[in-house]
Amino acid sequence: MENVEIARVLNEYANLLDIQGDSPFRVRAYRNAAQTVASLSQPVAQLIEAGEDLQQLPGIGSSMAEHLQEIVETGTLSRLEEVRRALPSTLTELMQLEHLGPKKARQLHDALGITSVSELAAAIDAGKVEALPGFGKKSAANLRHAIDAFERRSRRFLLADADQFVRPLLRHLRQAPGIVELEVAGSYRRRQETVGDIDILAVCEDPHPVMQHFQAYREVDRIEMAGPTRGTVILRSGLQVDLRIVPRRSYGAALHYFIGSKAHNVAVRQLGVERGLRINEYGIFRVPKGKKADDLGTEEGERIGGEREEDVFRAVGLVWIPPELREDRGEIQAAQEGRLPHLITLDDIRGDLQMHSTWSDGAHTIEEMARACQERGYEYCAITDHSQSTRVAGGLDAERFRKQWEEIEEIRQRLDGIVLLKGVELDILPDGSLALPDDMLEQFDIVLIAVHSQLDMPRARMTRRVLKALSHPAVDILAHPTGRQIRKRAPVDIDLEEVFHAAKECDVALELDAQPERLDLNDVHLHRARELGVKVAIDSDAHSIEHLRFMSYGIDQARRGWLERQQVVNTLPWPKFRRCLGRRRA
DNA sequence: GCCGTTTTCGGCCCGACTGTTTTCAGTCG
Ligand SMILES: Nc1nc2c(ncn2[C@H]2C[C@H](O)[C@@H](COP(=O)(O)OP(=O)(O)OP(=O)(O)O)O2)c(=O)[nH]1
Ligand SMILES: [Mg+2]
Ligand SMILES: [Mg+2]
Ligand SMILES: [Zn+2]
Repeated sequence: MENVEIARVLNEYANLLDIQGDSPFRVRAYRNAAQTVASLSQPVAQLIEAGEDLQQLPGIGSSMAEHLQEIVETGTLSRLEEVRRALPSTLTELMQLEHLGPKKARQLHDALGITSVSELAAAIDAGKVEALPGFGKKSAANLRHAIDAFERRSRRFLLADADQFVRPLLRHLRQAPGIVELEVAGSYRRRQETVGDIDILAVCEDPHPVMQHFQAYREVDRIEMAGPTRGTVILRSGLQVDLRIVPRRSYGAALHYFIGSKAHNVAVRQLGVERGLRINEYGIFRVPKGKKADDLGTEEGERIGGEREEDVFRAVGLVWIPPELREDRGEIQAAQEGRLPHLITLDDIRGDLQMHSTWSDGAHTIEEMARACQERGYEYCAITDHSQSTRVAGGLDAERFRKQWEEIEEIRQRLDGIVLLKGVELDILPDGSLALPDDMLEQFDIVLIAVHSQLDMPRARMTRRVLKALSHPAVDILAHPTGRQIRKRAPVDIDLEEVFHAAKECDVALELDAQPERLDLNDVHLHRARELGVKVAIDSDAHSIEHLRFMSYGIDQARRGWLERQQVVNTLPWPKFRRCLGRRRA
């Protein structure tokens, strides 16, 4: 039972409770638990087996710990099965529609017997929905549109894909009359690997013309919502954009609000409540004595701050927290205790250790790659074309690698100021041996290994396979350790906890492959690697000089994984990195 | 259902927009 599946059970139960009209706090408890499970670096099953106390996890109490145990043992939750007898699980499908939440789902079920999206579509077309109390012609039409949108399935965007649309959008918005500040917020600003929409904050005195200008953007396909301070549009690309407009005095509070995450906001605002403060997107306010927070205006009470983001943190006894950490995964406690990490930056990177050339499936020559790396300010780079048994086109055999070394040595004569390393991305064969003989491996400057075949191997065998490969003394880096490709290929089934320990033992670095659809290891894994003291290499895995910039997407995830410069081997200046490469063969 | 150097009971973040309402519920951020 994978953690994502456990989280799915908990979320489904939360949704059904919600539809039943159960306590919203109980519903939230199940959603929080699902969130916690989903962002664990180890399988819950493994934690239980190891006798770990699940109640130490945030949002997991005694009941939830029992539920987790039950889900792991039986694959489901008896109380979920019970609720399912009254409410079909397909009802939760309805809640995926825009503008349709638990209350309306319940009403549609009770009044019309609707249990699925297709039944809802039929009921709308038959005019039954608009006749229901609380519904009308407009809401029925909106639902009809939501169904179309649902079926067209505009999923989440890769961060790098979203970037393509954000840049021209920002260029347009900066032209808006009276704009003082413009910031991208939300998951994009927190650099999540995928984003559900683009959230943008604007500061100006007169919001009206800015909102108009926003909606007049030539890429806008549809205006979803348009109020005085917030608007939502859908672009032709299918990307949703939310714009929020506030006055200058609220800039910091609004930025904090809009960057999120939701869980982080809730936790920070809760700290405010404990101090008699109300934190919203307009500022931080002292709640007047004898007044209920409910019946206050949005800016009522003594203003403590709000113009700068630091105001929010300072008001609740925290130092400023970098957006990439704002997931309520321990950053608030760390900020309280003054032990936030000093996060790695792109400037810390001194070299790139995985890239491909025209010798295998790359688009540029070795020399072009090396010079492009030099232009990026690197001190070293490694050409790591594929070994032959790789299913990737054009893998090299021993003979070709020897030829390639000759060329590299020749190019070295012409290069000045960058060290060009002879590398390889070497297959880990199904039995855990490596695809080139030892006498050959010794002659590379750097050896990356990776699984490229038999990806569906069962967990125990895959783990043994990789562990055996890690123990080979020529190996420097385990490349893209899980093999996942976002929305394309699931990660291999492997016990990463064992891999981490072995990597540490063997002094092998684990890769963060920075290709936008790989980002492998991911942020959660990187955080665990940091905890265990495992070294990381952040590599672009570039197949052309343009791809060298993928490094920044790797840095994003490294930051989300709390990594500091010291954990990342390719932040070392060349003399130190050279010693590090020599360490195991010496 | 979770949680606690203010609490083991009684809190649980806070606000914008829409559609339908005759004063606000529902949904979403
Ligand atoms: N205080 C508070 N803030 C919220 C809530 N929901 C959303 N926000 C804030 C934090 C979010 O990061 C921000 C943008 O909302 P989104 O729904 O776009 O979420 P986000 O961008 O984090 O993720 P996404 O990739 O869009 O799904 O608004 C909430 O319930 N309470
Ligand atoms: Mg968003
Ligand atoms: Mg949004
Ligand atoms: Zn590979």
